Amino acid sequence: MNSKHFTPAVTIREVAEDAGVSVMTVSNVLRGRGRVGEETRRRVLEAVARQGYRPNLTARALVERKAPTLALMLSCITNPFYPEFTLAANLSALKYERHLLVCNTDHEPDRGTSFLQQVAGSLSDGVLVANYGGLPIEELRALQQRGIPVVISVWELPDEPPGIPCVTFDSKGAAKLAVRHLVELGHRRIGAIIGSRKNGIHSARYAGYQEVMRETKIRRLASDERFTEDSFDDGYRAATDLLSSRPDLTAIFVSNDLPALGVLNAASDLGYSVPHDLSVVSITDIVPARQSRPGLTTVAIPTAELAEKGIGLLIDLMNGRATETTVIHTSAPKLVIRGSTAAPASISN
Amino acid sequence: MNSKHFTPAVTIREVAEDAGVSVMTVSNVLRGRGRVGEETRRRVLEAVARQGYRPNLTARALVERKAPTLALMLSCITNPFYPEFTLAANLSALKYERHLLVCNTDHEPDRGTSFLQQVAGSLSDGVLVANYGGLPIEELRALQQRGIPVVISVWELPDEPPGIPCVTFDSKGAAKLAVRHLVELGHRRIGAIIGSRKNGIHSARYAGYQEVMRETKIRRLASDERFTEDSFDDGYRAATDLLSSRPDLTAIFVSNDLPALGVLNAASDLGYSVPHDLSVVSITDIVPARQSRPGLTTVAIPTAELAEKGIGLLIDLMNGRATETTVIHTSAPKLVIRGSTAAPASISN
DNA sequence: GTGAAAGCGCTAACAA
DNA sequence: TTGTTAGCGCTTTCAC
Repeated sequence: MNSKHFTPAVTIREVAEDAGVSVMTVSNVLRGRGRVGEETRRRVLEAVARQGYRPNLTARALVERKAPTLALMLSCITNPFYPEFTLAANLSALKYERHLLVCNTDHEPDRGTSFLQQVAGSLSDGVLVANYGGLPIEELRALQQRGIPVVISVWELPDEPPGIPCVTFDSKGAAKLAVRHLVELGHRRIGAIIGSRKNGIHSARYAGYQEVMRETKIRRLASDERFTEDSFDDGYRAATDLLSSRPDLTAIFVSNDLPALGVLNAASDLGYSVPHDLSVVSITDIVPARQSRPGLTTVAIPTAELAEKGIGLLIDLMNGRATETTVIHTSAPKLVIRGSTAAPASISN
Repeated sequence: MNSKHFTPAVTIREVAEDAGVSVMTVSNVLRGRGRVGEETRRRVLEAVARQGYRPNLTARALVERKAPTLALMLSCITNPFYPEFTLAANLSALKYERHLLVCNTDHEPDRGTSFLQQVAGSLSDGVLVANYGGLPIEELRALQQRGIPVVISVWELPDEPPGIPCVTFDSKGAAKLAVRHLVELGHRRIGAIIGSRKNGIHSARYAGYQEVMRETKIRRLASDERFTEDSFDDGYRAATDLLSSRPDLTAIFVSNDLPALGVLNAASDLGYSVPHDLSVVSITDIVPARQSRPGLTTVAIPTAELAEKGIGLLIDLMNGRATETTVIHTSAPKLVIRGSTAAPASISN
């Protein structure tokens, strides 16, 4: 049995005594502040090395009246969009010498609430929220009212900011790019699977789909549309249902890659050959989109940029260089053509 | 422009004044410690609500001489194994009322070093490390020497502990299960793609493969084996190379799901039909394994259990209920049969 | 049942 | 160039 349950950490005071200087001098040496003699500096550094001293970031944060971390709140890290987003946010925070506390609300609103109550303004100076359906916007606004910096990233509506600083992208434009691609290939029987309710988080993507259909005078039937959850399995189910009732569709626009990958599987299980019998296009360009066979044609959104600018905006907000109405735009979405789209069989044959 | 750049947070002192009691009484009410009169308690709670007071976790941690978080260190969250692991660790930490600081070393050893130096024993009471190739074991041991609780999870060698408390699983047994499955289906020309160097992190998985081949007296050729990185793309490349030089293989054992998914794509691109022309089996059972077409036959390891027990061990270590030599074992790996394996064509035809 | 004093480890402000 | 004082927001100890 290990006898030493508690090894007290070396403090700045012990280093100061060892080096024969005051604690302030040690602090100054370590932070490169103030003026310190060359000889003194050397002695301090030696003592630090000898004792293996590491500054206590908790104490430092307390006295500097700031929190030691930034917080990132998202729905669930197992959705493959978030690892990409989180990695970029993590590396970006590191550039500002910040560590990241991650909260998975994991479809439990209470977890998010409790996280925000405990962490925001206490363990974390600010909160970056990766937008998801069911975002507790009123809670975020209340936090902001209390003076805590809050940023929403992956905001879908560039023209309708949430009253909270946000980083946004042209989600409607992304959808239009996707649907236009289908139309240009010659598709006229185009279904849609939307990963939210009609007025939910993908409403602008849905609007983009509607707009292109209208512009190109393609008949749009309510029976060719499905609204469902934003998951692989729900995409699978929605496609199974849609294709059973509308087997003559030649293409499906899906509002997000994750359900689109489910759609690809459903099509395959129903005996469709993609893209010959059915084209599938969606939005995001997560990693699995290029690993599926066929590869998923999709409209890439600037995931890393959304994360990086989110962290940047949070920092700006903390320094008074941004306000509650700041809206940061990101690069335009880009169509990435892979194997899941082609001209409809009646044309290509 | 927003004028209030800095809204000082409500402190316990202000709540105390508002309620007309001492700060200690507020603290006691909030933490349910000590004895407090019913009437006083009510007044305190009212003041807390009125002021919107939230305890500062940084200050609390400082005075309690513990850090406010636990740390999780892993190679890269974009590897689909880690989101599953991280989510389980996160939820588990929450049960101990701890938040989680995540470090992506992202193939930069310096990032891990710097994280450990800054965070361990300061922002975080302890560090849970999700094992990966190139783990800085000496650094971890040095941390441990300084009295900082460190746990390695996903340890591959139950019989060779690392000198650091660990949570382990039967990786060799998992490999044997996988390869035996191929043998039982009738395969005799079995290749192997290992996601590490021969003596690297997957060495026990490789040993399991060797052992079954020896037991079943199947000829094992060095030219049927490839050692590569543990990634999708490297799996793809290794399989392309292997199948080009050994087109008569009927099955491939891959040491991990991520490269195995690459192998599936390579086989498809080379014109193999899986499982008719080629069977593929691997280890882990990450989510994408069941989403690929065909589904990947694999040996599931207890990912969530590895994470949960890792957090539990870290907590035990902090309370002196575990030691440097503690080894925690997890449930036995289980074969999950999906569409990527079948009897070889010469038999099934 | 309640409160006053002390101090966690550190840094800002100022003094020497 | 270096040291001293004060105190960040909280909890522990111990007196009342």
